[in-house]
Amino acid sequence: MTTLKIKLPEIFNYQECLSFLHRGFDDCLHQINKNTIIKALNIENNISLVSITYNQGILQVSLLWGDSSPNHQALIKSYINRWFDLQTDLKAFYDMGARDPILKPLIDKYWGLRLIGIEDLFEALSWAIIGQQINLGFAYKTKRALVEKYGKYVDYNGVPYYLFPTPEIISNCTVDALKKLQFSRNKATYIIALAQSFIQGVISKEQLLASGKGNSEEVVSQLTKLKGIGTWTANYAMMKCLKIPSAFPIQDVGLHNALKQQLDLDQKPSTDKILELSQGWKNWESYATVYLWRSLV
DNA sequence: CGCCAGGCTTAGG
DNA sequence: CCTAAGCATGGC
Repeated sequence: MTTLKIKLPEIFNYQECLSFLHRGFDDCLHQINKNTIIKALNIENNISLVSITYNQGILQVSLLWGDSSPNHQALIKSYINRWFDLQTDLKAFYDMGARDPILKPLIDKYWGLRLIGIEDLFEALSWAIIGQQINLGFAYKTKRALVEKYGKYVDYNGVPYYLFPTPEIISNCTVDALKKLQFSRNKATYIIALAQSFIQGVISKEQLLASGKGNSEEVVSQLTKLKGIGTWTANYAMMKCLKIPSAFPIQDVGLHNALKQQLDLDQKPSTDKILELSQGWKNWESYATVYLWRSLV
């Protein structure tokens, strides 16, 4: 079996990353056994199944199934690098956070946690739409229903490892079919139209990354043109998929609750209050959000 | 039954 | 540009 080794940055804690992937929710797009992550990947329409584990300062990635050509091995490596956001130098974030009363205790407590991404933009946006205004447990349940009905999977030792459905498949769904999976009428409509936008080339990760160079407002404005994508959803995707460091889902209920808890407030903070508190987080808003979410357990 | 949940759209200023 | 109201769908 092919095994790849991925060198890790100095600031990295595998258990912290695992804790995010494993935080009490039933995510259907990866599986964790003890300290090993198993996940199916779709990289440029080439499907593979990998297991990931940590050993003495490196990530060991075993290719359980799929193309083992050198070229594809390189693509898997680069995928994992992006998924765990290994290229970001967290030292600058920690230096800033050391002077921030909210972030300092979180950084001490969750040292080495990285932003675990959602590399596929259609998946990131669909997942954000699914999660709008509902509790996370139900959101994961709804995602599982969608994935198990429309996603491809790799069968390995009798266990299916699913991939998120492609725009091609979802674009052909009916609203009523998705309603049977407990989507609201609006969310079903949004996701089907979103899939069609991907197919028609109205939206793509590459194009947004290009247009967004140094201009995250341009990305927000392009994303929010699509029905069902507001500023929260746009910023969520910018954070989890496009890895724009200043992305900040400021309306997020989880963020509000985390701040309320950290600051021991009686009520959730207002937008103005959050803007004030986050003054020093420039270009690290997305990481500040990751660490605040982590504090919710 | 009521309130909350990783919001969005539309109508009306 | 800003605010309020209406909207779905469950979990607890």
